[in-house]
Amino acid sequence: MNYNHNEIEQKWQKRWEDNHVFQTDIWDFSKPKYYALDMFPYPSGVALHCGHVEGYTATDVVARMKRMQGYNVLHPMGFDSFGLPAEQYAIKTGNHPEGFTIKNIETFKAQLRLVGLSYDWSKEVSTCDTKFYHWTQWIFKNLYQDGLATLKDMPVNWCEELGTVLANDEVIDGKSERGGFPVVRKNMKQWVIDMPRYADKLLEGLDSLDWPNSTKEIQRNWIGKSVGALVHFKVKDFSQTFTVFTTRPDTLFGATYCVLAPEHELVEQIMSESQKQEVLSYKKECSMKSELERTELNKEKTGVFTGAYAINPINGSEIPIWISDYVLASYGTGAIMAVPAHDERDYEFATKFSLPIVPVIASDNEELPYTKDGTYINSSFLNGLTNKEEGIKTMISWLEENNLGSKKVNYRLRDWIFARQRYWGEPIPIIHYEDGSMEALDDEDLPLVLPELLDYSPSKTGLSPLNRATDWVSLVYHGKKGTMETSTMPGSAGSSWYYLRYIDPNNEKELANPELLKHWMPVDLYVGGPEHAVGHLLYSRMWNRYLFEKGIAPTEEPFQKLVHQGMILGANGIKMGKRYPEYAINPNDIIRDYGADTLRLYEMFMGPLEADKPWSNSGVEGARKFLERIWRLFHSGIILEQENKNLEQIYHQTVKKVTEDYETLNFNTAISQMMIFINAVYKESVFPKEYAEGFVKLLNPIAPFITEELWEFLGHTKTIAYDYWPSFDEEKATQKEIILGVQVNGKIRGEISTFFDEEKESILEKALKDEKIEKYICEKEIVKTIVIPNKIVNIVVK
RNA sequence: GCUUCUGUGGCGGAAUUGGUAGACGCGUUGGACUCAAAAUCCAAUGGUAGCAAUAUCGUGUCGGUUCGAGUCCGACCAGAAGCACCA
Repeated sequence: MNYNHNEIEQKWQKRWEDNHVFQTDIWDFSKPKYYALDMFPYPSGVALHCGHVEGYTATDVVARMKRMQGYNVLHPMGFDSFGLPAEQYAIKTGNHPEGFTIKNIETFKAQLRLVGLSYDWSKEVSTCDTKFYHWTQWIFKNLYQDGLATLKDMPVNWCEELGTVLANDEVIDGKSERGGFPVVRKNMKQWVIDMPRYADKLLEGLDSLDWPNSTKEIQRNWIGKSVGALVHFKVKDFSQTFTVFTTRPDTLFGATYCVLAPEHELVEQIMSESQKQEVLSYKKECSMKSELERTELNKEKTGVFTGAYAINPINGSEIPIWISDYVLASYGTGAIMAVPAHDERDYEFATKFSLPIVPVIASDNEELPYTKDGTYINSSFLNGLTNKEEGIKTMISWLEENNLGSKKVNYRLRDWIFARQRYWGEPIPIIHYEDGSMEALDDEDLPLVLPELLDYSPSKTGLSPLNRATDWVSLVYHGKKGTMETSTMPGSAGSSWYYLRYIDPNNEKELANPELLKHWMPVDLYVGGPEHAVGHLLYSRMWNRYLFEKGIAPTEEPFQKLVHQGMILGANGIKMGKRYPEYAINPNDIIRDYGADTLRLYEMFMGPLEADKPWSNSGVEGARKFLERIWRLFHSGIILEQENKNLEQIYHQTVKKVTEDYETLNFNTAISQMMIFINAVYKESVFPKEYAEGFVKLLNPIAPFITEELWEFLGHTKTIAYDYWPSFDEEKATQKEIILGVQVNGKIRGEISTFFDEEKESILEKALKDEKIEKYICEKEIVKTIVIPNKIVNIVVK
């Protein structure tokens, strides 16, 4: 009887579906819960790739094991279905984006089914579904009413080709993430969400999470907390003052000039008549530069003198005010005090324009600029101090006493621009009245359904296509005439809270039942690509934190444990994709030719989940061979209701190792242990049925189809999916005889046989008696002996 | 430039967290089976020297700590990712 993967896999797909095997009773609180979640895909026109399969299989393995361990497992899947590609496709073909999206979702679901993922499809969500975006709009409405979503006139990333603004993380090197079209800075009125208000909480929350270190670090950098001070400067001969932000207020005695961002409002008020021409032309020059040019690498600093002077508040000295584009209008106050002796950028600028440099920290013969700790000099009441923290503290209290400044914490985290001038997204449920006021729709008027349109194309002027739905836009609400907001929400709106909706996807009265949320949150395991390290993962943390404060989300953080699957590269070690289509692997082909079990097994065996790994066709063959080896073994007639002591230890070791490795997501070593076990069974003539059954269960999470078939072959009529997980006996799993390496002066010179936990004296005796060892130690003095039972013996001789 | 991660045979990768480096798989070689091939099963497989026992070198480089370092510390080199004039 041959292993026919197609037949077996189709048979079990159908059985699982017909019997609703993986449907979770969400109200069953009698068992402990486990929430295993994948980052849901965008249903694009191209199919799932190998990377999807890898991440999804990983969570599936854990979900399947947890079910067998007696957990009530929630393992849902859905679709992040609003967004640009569907809309681009609709424009190109004249179809409605919804039809395209629905078709793609069907393709994706068919594929996910082929892979054998144990999703509960009764919990499916789709962000473009009115039943779902009803609550996306409801959350937005609350954010608006709580003052967290506001309309702001601000510089945005405008992409003319896409006809929309983009968030910072959607812009890469001055080009749009999708399509690679040029992006320019432009002032526009935009809906924004106040992320900075949550900066500190988002930063602190990271500490409690079981997330990859690198991802936490990326979020910390993105939030960019810096502690410093505001310092107020008077402008000589003017009534105006300006404020700078600095992290080094302790160097105020060394501030020899100030720099304003070219866009700073004070510039045109204080520039002198003689410098006017120069200042204005510099400003113009800057405004024409794109963001990319302004931040170009290693660019030489430019700037011009305004003709005005500021008064250094600490010593009354008059210092020149310059403007330069190395000072950003969007960070801090858009103005800095320059301390060229102790700041690299200021030093470079001062050197170029021959501005005075006054050291205020002794630098022990080191070159300027000196940015480390040292003894303060030329600094009046700071002189003699040696500690930076102390200097900063002292200076801040002096500033505060004299009303010249104050302590200040600044964040790099910006507002989240929450509007797109596009069609295929959630409408923003806000009405603009004729009198200039705004109001959110009442709860009972949600969802605000996206109107049908004939023409979805974006306009180059920044007006949303929704403006073409004139009947939808103009309305009378609460007796007042007004117009509907026509921007739509960005792609990350729905994905910022979808994990809550899986728990109660059909609730029409509320976002989700509070009792259910309390039981099921947080997500116990979340797997997805590292490209979401800031965007999605930061936005959803913020929404969750907000909903937590409103008493809706039950936990401060949504995702307790996060893992990123690595990228699966082409066989040449290069990224699969457009550039080398000949190296791209379509999982469907592998499933057709080798089976989903082989694909899953191979991808889990390739290497650590988080690592990037090159594809190997012979590796796939190897995985297939292992399954065939198992298949032959089970059909060879050696499975008997008998004992076989030769297999006892290795069986218990295998159960232990596989269980632990699944728990920690080390699938490659779990599989390797199962191979070792099968190799051992091949040397035997009796394979006890108890062990055969245990082994099938261990393999089931990785290769669910073939193991269901073998389970049935062993005489079972019910699915293996909920059968109890095999247990192991620690005593039986321990190695009785341990071959110990014996070192002489740290070099392995022989080995001896010992018992587990044997006495040190007895081990040493064996080691000293060993022929090989004797050779090395005879005629020499034994200086020291190290004996660690079960690990090593080391004899030090002279 | 800053932050984080990675560096182990011909290849993918193991190594109980400081204790016999190279598990397991791929590949290669040899053997069994076969008229033959494939498949399968068995065995060998880090480099160098040697018929062999064995010796010696060996985890990016150089140093350090230690009885003992792939693992810890310092400096450097290479690659990847993220941030990028953030005051």
